[in-house]
Formats: sequence, C-alpha cells, structure tokens
Amino acid sequence: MLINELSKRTGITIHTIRFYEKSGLIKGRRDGNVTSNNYFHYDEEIVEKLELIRDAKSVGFTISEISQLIDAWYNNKMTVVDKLAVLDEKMASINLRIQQLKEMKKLINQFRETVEKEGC
Amino acid sequence: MLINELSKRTGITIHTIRFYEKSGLIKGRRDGNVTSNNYFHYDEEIVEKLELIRDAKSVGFTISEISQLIDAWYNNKMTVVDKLAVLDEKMASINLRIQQLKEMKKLINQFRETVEKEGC
DNA sequence: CACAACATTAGAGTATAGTCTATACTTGCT
DNA sequence: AGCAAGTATAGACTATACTCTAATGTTGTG
Repeated sequence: MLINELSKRTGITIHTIRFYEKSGLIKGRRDGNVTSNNYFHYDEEIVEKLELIRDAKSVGFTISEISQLIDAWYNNKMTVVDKLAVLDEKMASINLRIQQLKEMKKLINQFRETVEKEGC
Repeated sequence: MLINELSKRTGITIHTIRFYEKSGLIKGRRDGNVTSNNYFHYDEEIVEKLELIRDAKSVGFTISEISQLIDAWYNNKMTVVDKLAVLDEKMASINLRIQQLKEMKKLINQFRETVEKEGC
C-alpha cells in the first residue's frame, strides 16, 4: 500500500509517518518494477510497527526507546540475547513507571482528603 | 532561603528553578525590609512544591498539568469543588496510564516469548 | 577594599517530536 | 490533453521543557 492508505489504516498522519521514516522507525520499500516514480510501498508489518509506535508513545516511550524496541522485535541481525536484554530493560522501566504512578495516586489521595476536610 | 540553597535542598538546578518560576509554578517573595537587593526568598512550601513537581514530572505530567495540580493544592482562591475536580481528573489520567502500561507489559511479554522460541 | 561567590534579567541555544509549506513530479479520471 | 489528487524531498515552523550565556549588580571574607 502507499502512504495515503497506510495513514488511513493507522490513523497516523502522512507527515508523522514521514517523520517516523526519517527517524528510522519504519522503512518503505521501492518497487523495482516501476521506474516512472519512486513511491514507497508499505506492507502489513509496517502497520503493526506503527501500532506498536502508537502504543509505546502513549505510555511515554521516546522515539529512541521505541527504535530499540522495534529493533529487538524485527531486526534479524540482533542476537536473541541482545533482544531479550532490550525487552527486559523496557519491562523494568515500565514497572518503575507503574510504581511511580501508584505513589502519585497515594499522594493525590492524601491531597484529596485534606481538601475534603478543608471543606467542612 | 535564597535560590542557591533551594537548589541544593531539592537537587533541581538554579536554571530550572528559574524556569519554573517564569512558568508560574512557584513564586519566591521579596524581603520588604531589604532595599539594597531584589533577591527572592523561598520557604519550606516551595521545597514541597518542587518535590511535587519532580514527582509529577517523573510520571509524565506536563508543566501545565502540574500547574493545575499545584493550584488545586495551594491556591486558596479555588473552591473545594473545583479542587476536587482537578484531583479526580488527574487521578483518572493516572489510572489510564497504569492501564496502558499494563497492556504494554502484556505486549512485551508476548514479544519475549516469541523471541525465546525463535532462539531454539 | 579587593574580589570571589551569588543574584537578577533578558535572551539565545538545544533536544524532542512533530506539523506544515513549497516545489516538483506522477497518476488516474474525464 | 487537462486537471485534480497523490507522492517525494527539503526545509521552515511550532510547542514543550529545559539549559546556558551575557550583562550587571550585591554580598561576604581576607
């Protein structure tokens, strides 16, 4: 599929897709049979990657972290050990973030109680 | 205390403290008795606020969200109802984030299993 | 009183992550 | 053929959150 369809499939704008491509997160391929244009083609794997990017972004991962994650998942040049190391590292950072969020919840709950008392 | 001490107490650089001050998150007061300089003075409440800012930043809140949170907590002009609304909203966004992180964990675990299989 | 250390303001610079514009070429429909 | 819609590239622009520099004035210690 071409970029327009990819954009519609994923809900990510063409501009942002191009930005991700420039950033090295995804890579379209050119059709060797076609010489009249240099349009990029994208397959289902790219759709998957963009969905991963969206999910990873929503939890606060940076482009560079997502890049590592995509490498661990799709890059065949990486060894299994290296891939697992990346995945474990990301898992640890997610666990840390969950822990911090839970502490923030506690804090806000304390705030909340004080504010409620204040109201009486 | 002056900005240098505040910086040492909180571990936040003077530059960043000044940036937060310009952004309206904190506000030093000037000593009316002193006319020879216009140094800002900061009290324990400011230390608390900076700690809140650091915690809130670590879970991904933006300056503008943190600003709302500080208002809900310290601003006496806000009604209790408005304060609670802000706190509830922040709590909801934290819960959403935790949910998203848990889904990301699931995803990474799936990745992990596939990679491990691949290694055999 | 010299002078290092500290304070203030204004404004420039950096990094991240887009977002948009201009220019130019290609494709598909009539 | 004409023309709207799609595509590519380069580069400008924006927002957020710092980070740093320069200029200038103040304070405290030997």
